[in-house]
Amino acid sequence: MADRRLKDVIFYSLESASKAYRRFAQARLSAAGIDITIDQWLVLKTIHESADITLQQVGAAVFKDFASVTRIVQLLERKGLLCRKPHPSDGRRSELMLTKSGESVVRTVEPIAQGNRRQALDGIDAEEVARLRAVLKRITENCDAPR
Amino acid sequence: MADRRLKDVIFYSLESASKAYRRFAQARLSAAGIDITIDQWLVLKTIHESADITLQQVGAAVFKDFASVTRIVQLLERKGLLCRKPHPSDGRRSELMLTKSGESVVRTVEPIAQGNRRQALDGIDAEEVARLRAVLKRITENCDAPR
DNA sequence: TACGCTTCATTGATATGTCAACTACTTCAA
DNA sequence: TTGAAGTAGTTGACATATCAATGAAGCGTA
Repeated sequence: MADRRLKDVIFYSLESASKAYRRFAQARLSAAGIDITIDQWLVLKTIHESADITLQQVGAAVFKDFASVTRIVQLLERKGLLCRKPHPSDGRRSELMLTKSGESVVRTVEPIAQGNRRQALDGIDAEEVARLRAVLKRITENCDAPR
Repeated sequence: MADRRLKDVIFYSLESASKAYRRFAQARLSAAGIDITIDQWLVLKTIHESADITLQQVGAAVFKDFASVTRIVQLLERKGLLCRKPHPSDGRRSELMLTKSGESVVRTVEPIAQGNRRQALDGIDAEEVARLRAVLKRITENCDAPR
């Protein structure tokens, strides 16, 4: 069998690509003078996209544990990009909304993120990306399947 | 453009699959009563594979920061799976080697790891895996390219 | 041989991942 | 209407990721 050694294991390539993209994107953000992490960006963007979302839903959307989301939201609040108000109809939740400054970060980062993706996918055509997406979906499902 | 929303971004699928597999594999290890983390396993296996390796090389092999490797090695030492001796010819390094108990963990985990991979790749044929590997490699290179 | 430069490794600070315990609020049914 | 079960969120403990600073050992060259 060919995958005796770690470097031949496909999940190695997966980690490798995932981490490489993460570092790359983070470097670009920092270079643009934007003081947030990739994960903070993902959370910010998710909240921006969906009105009246719960932290749990944010977590599900970004594949993060709820505990992590709680902390990231606290950081975003501290940085003045996000604010929370008590939710009008459910006392357990809070209403999440971007501040002016949060909105402005989203507008700044969006084109950077697009450029990052374009560069990371250089030389890979749309069909290949679609195939990649399908395989990754299958892997995710295989792993998440209850047993 | 279709990837306005986060969930349409391919790197999302990448994170998703990577995290799903990680959680899946970790659960299998724990279920087998093996008290190490996935990352500790990767480091242990790497050292097992390569005689006389430096921590830097270990880090490169598992896509980890050297600082992380240092800490993981400390944990593996504390668990009695790994031991370090002063390196005979280079005073900066130490010689890394598995203990009896470390060897035994490797023998126990190896078949589990193979089973995990088999299950995670269920329904994905070898050709597709090869294609996946190639695309991931390209992405990694695109991101690591100096600029 | 002494100096600077590089390499290997460690440590500190902060952010995140994961699991588990816990609080507070809601809902629903008896 | 009250008590049990469920839901949203927080926090603690530990492991890892990343960056920066540091220490310690080797190496090259004047």
